[in-house]
Amino acid sequence: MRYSKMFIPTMKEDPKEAEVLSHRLMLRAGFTRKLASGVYTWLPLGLKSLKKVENIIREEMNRKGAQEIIMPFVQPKELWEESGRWDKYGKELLRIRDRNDRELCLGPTHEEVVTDLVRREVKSYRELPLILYQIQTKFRDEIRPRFGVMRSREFSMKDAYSFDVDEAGAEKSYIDMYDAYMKIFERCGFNFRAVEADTGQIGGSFSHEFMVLADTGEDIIISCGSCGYAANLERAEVGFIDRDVSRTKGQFKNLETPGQRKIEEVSRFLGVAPDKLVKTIIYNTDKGTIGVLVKGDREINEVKLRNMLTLDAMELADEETIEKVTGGPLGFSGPMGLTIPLYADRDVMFMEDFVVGGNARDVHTVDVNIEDFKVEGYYDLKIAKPGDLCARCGGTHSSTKGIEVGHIFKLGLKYSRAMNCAYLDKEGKEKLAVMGCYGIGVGRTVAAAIEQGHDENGMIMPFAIAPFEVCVLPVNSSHAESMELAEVVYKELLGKGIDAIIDDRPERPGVKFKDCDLIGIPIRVTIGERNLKEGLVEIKLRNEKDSQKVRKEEVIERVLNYADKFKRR
RNA sequence: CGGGAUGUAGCUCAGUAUGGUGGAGCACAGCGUUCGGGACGCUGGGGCCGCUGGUUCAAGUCCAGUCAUCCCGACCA
Repeated sequence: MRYSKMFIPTMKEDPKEAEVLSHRLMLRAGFTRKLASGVYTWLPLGLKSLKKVENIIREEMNRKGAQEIIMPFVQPKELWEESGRWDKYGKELLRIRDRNDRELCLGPTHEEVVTDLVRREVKSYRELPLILYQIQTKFRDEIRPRFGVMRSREFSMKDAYSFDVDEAGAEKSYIDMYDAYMKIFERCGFNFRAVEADTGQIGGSFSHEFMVLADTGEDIIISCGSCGYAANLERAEVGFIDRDVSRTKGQFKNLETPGQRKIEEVSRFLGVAPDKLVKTIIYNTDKGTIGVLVKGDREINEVKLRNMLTLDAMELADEETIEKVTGGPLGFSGPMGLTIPLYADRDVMFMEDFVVGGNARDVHTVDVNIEDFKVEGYYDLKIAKPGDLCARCGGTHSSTKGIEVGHIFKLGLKYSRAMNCAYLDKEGKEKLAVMGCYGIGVGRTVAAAIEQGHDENGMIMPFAIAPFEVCVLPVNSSHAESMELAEVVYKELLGKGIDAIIDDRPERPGVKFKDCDLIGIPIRVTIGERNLKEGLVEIKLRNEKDSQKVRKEEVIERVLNYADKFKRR
């Protein structure tokens, strides 16, 4: 490609709409432009990177026998009613009506459509396993789009769906996809981790997220340095050490705590550390009102709670419910004397002489022990923190931030049951297909690469997904000899299968250097009058500080060597 | 949805306290000089001051509303 002919609108200054680094750089380097909040155009340069990611994905998916299709972006309400998600999905699902007043939605994901396809077309165990995938636009009406294409409303996603005859087959498909994802993100040049995750909106039984490690990530990863356990915050299990605690029953007493509701207030008022308090949180759930106990300095992990009790819906109780259930106002709830089921975090089991709400206005109860009230049981219900014990090996948890670029799920029978996706087995018996689904945010992957690779001059793109692999840069376009050599080098590189661009613009050198750095092209070949007099040209790697001079006859060979090295990484 | 901020040239921003002929830098076009890290000079084009309404002789500036964008948060007793 010739720079002079390509549409690359770069910016010298930071656009004020962008706060996050990858977003700023993508705008400055002419990768994307915003049309509306969370809705972006991909310009030629950004699209080249996007396509490179897509192609890596395609190759690895195809290698595992997955087959590419494209499903509709607009989907009928009826399918979503069948799966039960028309009501459940919430406001992220953008619903529309056509001229006949038929209700439709813009696809945020495609379980319904693919399940419908397979149940119609696949009749026999002979046709399974089957993995179908697509790379296609999704729309999710995000509560708050942000960080450019990192969290946008309209975005490109690779979504794959596996159909197997049984659980064992589904397990194999899952492992295949796990392997494919590892390869994909390795090839993209990422520093990443596969972590255990909650299954969330999609539903299902088990899941991994693929996290690119970056400080700007929105997700928190809890990992154990000893055994390698890694999970996202929602999922992360916390271990404990069983020990005897000497406790006395019935020694508790009530104290006046006028107006002290919050943990910090009560803690300060009574002169007791927050970890000597127990919070009692009341929830309304689809299985009735419940109470949850957690140590004062910790937070409840609602995802764990929901999973443990297999709740469909839960929310914090309103003040009215709290008064009815506990007899006291908000801020003074405690476990004693309550008739609703109580579930406690394990920490509570090992506490002694602690403080709880008194279930009456301006009253807290001190010197309470677990013998003084009744709970359904003790479970792992709190949000993990660095320093917590690893549930697997007893090591210590630490935390890092990550960008979720991929997510894989075992769906089990969730959709095949709801939508009757069945096949006939060897005995001619009808059975439900066991499903899995596997997503990669393609645009987000490009953004993540930039978050992970950049400096004050711009992007440092990984070789595999940089918009160009090599930039041939004649310093002075009006110097005929430089231009001639540049053309020769450029064409030879193209002939060797290198994705090269020649900066043939009649711009001053500074402009060309700055643009080349901004865009993050991994290898730059600089051809200038001064070096040329001695038969030399310059090769500079974007991720290294210094450049080197090589004889002009050797340029191609040297560039190919570097390209090889990058590819093998 | 709650809180905060911002809307003035393609971009970054000044001008708004105290109403009175809309500015700068960059970008763009022409000419000239330059040519190894975002050059310089001269000339020029470019504006519904987000939008609607109000106050006023007069509004970018004051008032009300509205829209858009960005940031933070979304119930943790």
